[in-house]
Amino acid sequence: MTEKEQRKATIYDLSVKSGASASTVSAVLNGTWRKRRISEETANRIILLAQEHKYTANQQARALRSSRSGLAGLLLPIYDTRFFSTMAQTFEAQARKRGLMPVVVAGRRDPEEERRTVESLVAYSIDLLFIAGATDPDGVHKVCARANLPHINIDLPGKLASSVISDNRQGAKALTLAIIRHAQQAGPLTADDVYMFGGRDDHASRERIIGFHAAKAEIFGTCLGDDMESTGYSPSITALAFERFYERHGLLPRCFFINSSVNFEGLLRFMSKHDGEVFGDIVVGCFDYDPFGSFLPFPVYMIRPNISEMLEKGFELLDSAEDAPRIVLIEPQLVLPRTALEGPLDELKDSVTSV
Amino acid sequence: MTEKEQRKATIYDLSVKSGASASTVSAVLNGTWRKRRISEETANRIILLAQEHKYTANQQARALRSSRSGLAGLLLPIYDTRFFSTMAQTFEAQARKRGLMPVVVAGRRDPEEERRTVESLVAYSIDLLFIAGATDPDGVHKVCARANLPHINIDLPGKLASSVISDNRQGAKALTLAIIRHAQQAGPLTADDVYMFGGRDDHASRERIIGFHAAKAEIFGTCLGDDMESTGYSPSITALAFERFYERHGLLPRCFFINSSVNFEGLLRFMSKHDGEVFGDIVVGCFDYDPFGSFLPFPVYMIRPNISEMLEKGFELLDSAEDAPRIVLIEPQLVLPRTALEGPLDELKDSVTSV
DNA sequence: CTAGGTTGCACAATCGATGGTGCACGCACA
DNA sequence: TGTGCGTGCACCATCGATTGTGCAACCTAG
Repeated sequence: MTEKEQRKATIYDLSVKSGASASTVSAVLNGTWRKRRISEETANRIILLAQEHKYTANQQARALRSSRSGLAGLLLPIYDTRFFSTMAQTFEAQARKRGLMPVVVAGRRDPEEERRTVESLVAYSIDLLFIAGATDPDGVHKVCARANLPHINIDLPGKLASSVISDNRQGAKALTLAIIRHAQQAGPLTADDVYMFGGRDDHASRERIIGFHAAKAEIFGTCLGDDMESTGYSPSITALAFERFYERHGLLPRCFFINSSVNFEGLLRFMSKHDGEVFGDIVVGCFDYDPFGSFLPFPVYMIRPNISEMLEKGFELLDSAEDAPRIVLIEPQLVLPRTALEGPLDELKDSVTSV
Repeated sequence: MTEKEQRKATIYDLSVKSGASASTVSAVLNGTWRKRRISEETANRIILLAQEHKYTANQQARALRSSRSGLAGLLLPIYDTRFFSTMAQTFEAQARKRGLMPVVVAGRRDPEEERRTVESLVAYSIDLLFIAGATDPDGVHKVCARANLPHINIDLPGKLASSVISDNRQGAKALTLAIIRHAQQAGPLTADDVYMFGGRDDHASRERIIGFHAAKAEIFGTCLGDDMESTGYSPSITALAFERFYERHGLLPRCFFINSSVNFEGLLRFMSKHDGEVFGDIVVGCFDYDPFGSFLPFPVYMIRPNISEMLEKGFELLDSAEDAPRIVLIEPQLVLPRTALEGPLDELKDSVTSV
């Protein structure tokens, strides 16, 4: 009420000022007061008082007592990729919509660090965890299981908990078909002209490779050749892979599939080292979406995973609290070259102060 | 010890198993045991026991008692911009290095939402807060002050708390000079050929405008013309601004300055609506860095704020706990076209499982 | 042999919210 | 007048860790 109250108000402060007991105040302010047969009059009085004093419950105390913290965790490998930062943004919005406080953390693609990170989330008694692209989902699962923490895999599946992932196989096939057809417009194409860079031994990469080969088979017939460079999720290693290819062949493949935007950055690094050189009519497909990537000086087809639907589904699965691990596939979107899609940014009401 | 302990171990469990009191266990495990004159032998015994049981302290309880939660907050306007996602990534690393748990939240450029968001962080008793690009830094400041929460502004200054920001004026001037010089290589240029898009009435935009005009003045002499479109931080409004300019002039400016990557996306949207049309030899400067943006089919000069140094300095300021608000300027970096800089990603040890 | 100091730890209050339980009061009914 | 029930609330233990304080037991010096 007065401008200067030094400490944050507690239910005890409100108890004194209202004449009611602390438990009554607590019940009123957490909504259980009808169940506890508090009169509407008392409730209103306390609610008003709470507003005057800008009371907000101490979440630590609440969590300690009720062992529900109101925290919702999202474990990411990294942040600074369009895919993961959009996921963080979307997760934040959806968690808040559910009255949860989002806590986003990064495991940096290191199984040990992932586990430690989740351990520390557990120490904060988070209520649920989304595991997005963990290197070792099942290792993380064990930590969650020990702590009795509801959790779900997003984007990369685990065997021990339910997962919501993109349909990597279909997406990769559609992407590969798209770049092949585009490249064919510039002249005949052989299977050797169609290459893949990036990926490693995880579920997403394996599925994409299957889709990639399925598309090639559909166009060229079965062909098992040397048509891939597995580079992990490292820009610099990907750049080296392009470098090697370039040294061997004197040019880049006419048409290639890049496994993620992180690997795509490797192509940029390669190109900046060869500035001035022209790379002919390459056609690129990238299993990821980035608006700037879509406008590069060569045709770039991209795949945008449906992040918002994946998260939505994830929350649903957690709510339904099924026991048997399920895998839900979400269809990603093929994005044509030079396309600037709308994103979470567009939902902001941004005021323009001068025009 | 045994595989199946259903609940997480507490100091009381360890107290029973070790024969020591709970307070002794607590002191041993939080490092204050020397001060409490616990014998090294007892300490070791308890530490061993804790490891066996994978004990980790309940942070809620610790926070409740000591009113230090170990949480470090970062308030962002949004996530999915290279600038802010890199900031999140860097903040996370630096907070962890200091033994804090990073909590990143987004205020969505809405003063009201910013305040509510910080209120809820306060409810979790966070120990410190970085405010990055708040729309209303001083409004947020008041919330922090009421809660006695140490905080600091990053990237956009406030009047009431210390701030660490980029040198927007110098950066904008360098950027403007760079694009003008580049454009001059293609033929003579007048002041009217040099335009600015984006920004609104905040400190960063104002400083950048000053730098922009300073550079123009240096090249063309003083000239106060109609050379700006203020569009806020909205891609769609920026796209409209380009559209309007294009309708009036039949082309884009030879040379223009875009206030941020969010506005840059507006240019992409404009371009995707005019696909096939060629926009001549435009030269673009963007006050933000995005690796894909750097490789677009026209020269793009970019400015990369030194995020890691800003955060580092921010932590230092918080540690030094000065009272008078200070403003620290950090020099940003001019990035030439077609440059793929390394980022936090490169610090990850990514294993390649197959080559 | 005792006063005084040190060592090594236990005890108990406390942080703020929650929720089970108990109890006084009022009213209706027999 | 006594019994029974519904209403409206207060009391108190509890969550797990922290921390000020107290106190045996032992040692040392005089």
